Amino acid sequence: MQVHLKACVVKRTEIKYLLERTDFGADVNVKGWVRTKRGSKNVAFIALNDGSTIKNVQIVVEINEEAEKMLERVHTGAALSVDGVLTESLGSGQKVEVHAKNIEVLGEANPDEYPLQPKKHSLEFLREKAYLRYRTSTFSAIARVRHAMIFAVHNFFNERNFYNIHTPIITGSDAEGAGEMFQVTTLNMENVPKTDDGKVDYKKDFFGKSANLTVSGQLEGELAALALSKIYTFGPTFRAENSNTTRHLAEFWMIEPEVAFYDLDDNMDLAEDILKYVIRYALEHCMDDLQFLSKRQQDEEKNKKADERSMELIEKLQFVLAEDFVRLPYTEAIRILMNSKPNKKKRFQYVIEGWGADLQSEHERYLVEKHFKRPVILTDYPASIKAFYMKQNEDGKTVRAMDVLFPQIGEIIGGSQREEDYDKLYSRIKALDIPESSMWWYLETRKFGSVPHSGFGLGFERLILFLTGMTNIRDVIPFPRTPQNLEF
RNA sequence: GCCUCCAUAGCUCAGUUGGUUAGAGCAUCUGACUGUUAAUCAGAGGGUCCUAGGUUCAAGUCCUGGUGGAGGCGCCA
Repeated sequence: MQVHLKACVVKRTEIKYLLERTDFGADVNVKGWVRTKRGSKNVAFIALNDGSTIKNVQIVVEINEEAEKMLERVHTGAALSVDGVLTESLGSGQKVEVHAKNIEVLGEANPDEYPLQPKKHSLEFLREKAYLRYRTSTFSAIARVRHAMIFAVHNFFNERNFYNIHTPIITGSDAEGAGEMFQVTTLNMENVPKTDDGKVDYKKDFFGKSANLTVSGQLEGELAALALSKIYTFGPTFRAENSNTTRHLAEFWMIEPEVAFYDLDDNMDLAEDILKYVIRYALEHCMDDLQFLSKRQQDEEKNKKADERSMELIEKLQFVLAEDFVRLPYTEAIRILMNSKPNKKKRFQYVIEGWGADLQSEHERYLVEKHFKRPVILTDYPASIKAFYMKQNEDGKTVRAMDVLFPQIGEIIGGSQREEDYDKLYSRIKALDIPESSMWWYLETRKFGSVPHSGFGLGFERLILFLTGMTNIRDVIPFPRTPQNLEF
């Protein structure tokens, strides 16, 4: 029976496409979730959204006895299937609307229990309702931008003959050098097997040794790059740092290109290229969502003083596209900072005393937001404050590192040219007490056909922060994992 | 890990030097309205003032512990 009925039912049109149609008078079907309902004696209006676009479609319902009964079941959050006629709108807010002939309530939403209302909710409140926050304009817009950026990243690399490599998520290496790791085990934590000398007997664990979640795909990425020339990874990354900030997650996504025969200048070119490529992609494909997010940001900041407000979102993105990033050696940065007003007047919490100081985020922000007023790539840091695998400069003091610093976000990319010389790399590993047993395979690549190569890590959520104008990284990933927080 | 701040209706928030019956807007419900745009107008219901103690004649307000949340710093992407 159902089969017969379906044959004469009009196929669903997604709202994104329905709003572009001009064949007025056509029978259409739309399905979605109710954002608002408002009505008078003779006619009711339902704003329906199906996530295909930030925009809603207006459903017009002529009131009669049957419709009145049905409308009693329609509240914000309810799911509807609407059969009706595509009509040129009489109202001023939209070009097209659907005059309902039949509305099926697919799923009710009890207004006493449904927490979302057609009004502004705080981001903190929505974070506690993360399982429903896709239903809001802000979070659906972020989700669509996030998707577009995933797609753009793969596009960028594919167009340039990079190969995507799936580096392992579970790693046996416990010294990747990028942070605290989450341990992976199948051992019974209530009764952990011990060796004779009282230590945990990892021989009895799943892999026969201790295992962790990856903090970076870089080391494995390098192995691939030293055969395939140009590779990138784009995967989940796990850091067990007790970081409580608006820009750190315990589980986040990172893009890590690694390229043979690239020096640091090539590496910086690549970093600047990909950032500009994906920003351009967002402007070309996500304008509706960006405009909404721009308004949201301006609304959020309306109580701030004029000089504390952010640059308008779309203007900011276009500005970054138009400007070359500043490329500045660490030594120069120190000179600028030491001569800066806040340093001389001791306004910095950490006053720069001289060369060798680690730059605090207040210093990075000064360079990016006050001094240069555009993205800055800092290079050639002191070896002492950077990772073991970075290529040592001839001055014996600095390494070929680069950090790309963005306004508000801070470090969006961290990378370097890698040390390709076996002896220099080996002595760094020894000097830093990194166990050779976990690093021997990495060292092997420097024995056989070693070449200069470079790469970096781009924090995907930090990129989304920049693109959406959001200020808390917990709002640009669907289900954020942070210390003491593993809900949903 | 360190420092600072916050918790009042379903949501967002006000609540004076501690003082009588804790308020507003939105949401919900009822009614009005011939096309609204987070509709509007009139009315109604809705409170363990986070929690456990303490100070006081008297605590939403002051003090201490706990819980939950936010921001800054560090680590970094």
